[in-house]
Amino acid sequence: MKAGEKAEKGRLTTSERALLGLLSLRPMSGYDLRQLIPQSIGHFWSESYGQIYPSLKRMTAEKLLDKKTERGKGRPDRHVYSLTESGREELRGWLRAPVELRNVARNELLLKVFFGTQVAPEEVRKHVETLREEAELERAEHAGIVRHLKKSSANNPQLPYWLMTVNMGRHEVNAKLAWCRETLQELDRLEERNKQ
Amino acid sequence: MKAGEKAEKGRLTTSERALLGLLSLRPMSGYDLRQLIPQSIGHFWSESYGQIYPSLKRMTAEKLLDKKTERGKGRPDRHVYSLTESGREELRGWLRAPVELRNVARNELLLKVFFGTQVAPEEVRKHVETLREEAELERAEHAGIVRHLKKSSANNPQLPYWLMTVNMGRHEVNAKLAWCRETLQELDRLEERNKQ
DNA sequence: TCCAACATGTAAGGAGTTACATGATTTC
DNA sequence: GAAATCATGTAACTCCTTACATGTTGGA
Repeated sequence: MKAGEKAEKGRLTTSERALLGLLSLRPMSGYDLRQLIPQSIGHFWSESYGQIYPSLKRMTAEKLLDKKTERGKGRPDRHVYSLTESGREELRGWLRAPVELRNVARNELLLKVFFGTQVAPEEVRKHVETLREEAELERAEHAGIVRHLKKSSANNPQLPYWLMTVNMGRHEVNAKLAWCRETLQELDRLEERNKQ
Repeated sequence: MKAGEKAEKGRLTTSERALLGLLSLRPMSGYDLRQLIPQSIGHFWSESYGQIYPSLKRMTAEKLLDKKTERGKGRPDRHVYSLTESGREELRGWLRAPVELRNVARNELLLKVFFGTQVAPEEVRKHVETLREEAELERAEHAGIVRHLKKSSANNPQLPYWLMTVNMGRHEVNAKLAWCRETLQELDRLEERNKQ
């Protein structure tokens, strides 16, 4: 590899690109970003302050962001960041590039199911039932999110894309619920067989 | 918190517990574990050598594992680890405890969809089509895994649990495919609207 | 003759979370 | 009077992956 190539390639982490994306919605402070995440990309992405503040600093140094300071009375100053032209290009370039993060999703529940014979079927059942309850709550949440989005962003051109991400959540939750149903039935059979 | 409590609480990482689980199948070396993972828990869990070897060392020091050395001719010695009684108890305790790892699964594709208005719908379509192709390959894989498991482990009491984990994979893949279909249709509409 | 497989291990680095530090204002 | 909110930032730590280091045997 030639000199400089490596520095160019992964100049930003995916966390930083996610922040670029959020700042394309409107200029925001680190605090704003943190608050916004649960209401926007929170179902498939998370960021902590320990990640956000250093990222904003780095991207400002790289001229991807502009920083403006708003004086706060009593409160600390607000540092409001907005995309520069170069930041917007960086964002578009990433959006066009193939999806890269293909690391295996670690699923502790499936791990416990896989080693299920080490404990009684009833113990595995508990985990599956917990998942079912959580999935049912999530399903109810989705309905609320869709209703809220359709009202609050009726004329927003971003609405169709936002609904697509919620829709993935819906399909995933339905898949989980279907799996729970089947798995609980299979556990019934295993428990029956154990008694005899 | 009193002295010692912290040390007790999280004595093992989930990675280490996963290795305990695999060693409950049969005694193995670090190399064996690494080879086995893609054929067993690979669809929902991954481990690298850099994680495996230090983990085996730590758990041996904590008397959860026994280590036996097999002399290799030419090759390095094989260090074969097996569960101690205390290791098996540790494993069972973890299997009975509630599932803990509930960190948000980070999904770069959904991030790109969420910020979709920043690029042309055609750019988003590319990502969705890639996902569809990958999901279709995965679906074909599942059929093969089920056939193989049912043959090779016909009388293995662990078979039902192993099939449950594959089944989750099937449901998830079907959810992805359904989402891709719907999303591609919606993108059709957005592209049409753009042309007019 | 070269490459893959066998086999163990360490070091460095990336990515991210949690806890800490600070302090005024508003709300119950 | 306590707690939550606003607001920024750093340090320490965890967890994990990749690259490096080493060396033999067997097959194409």
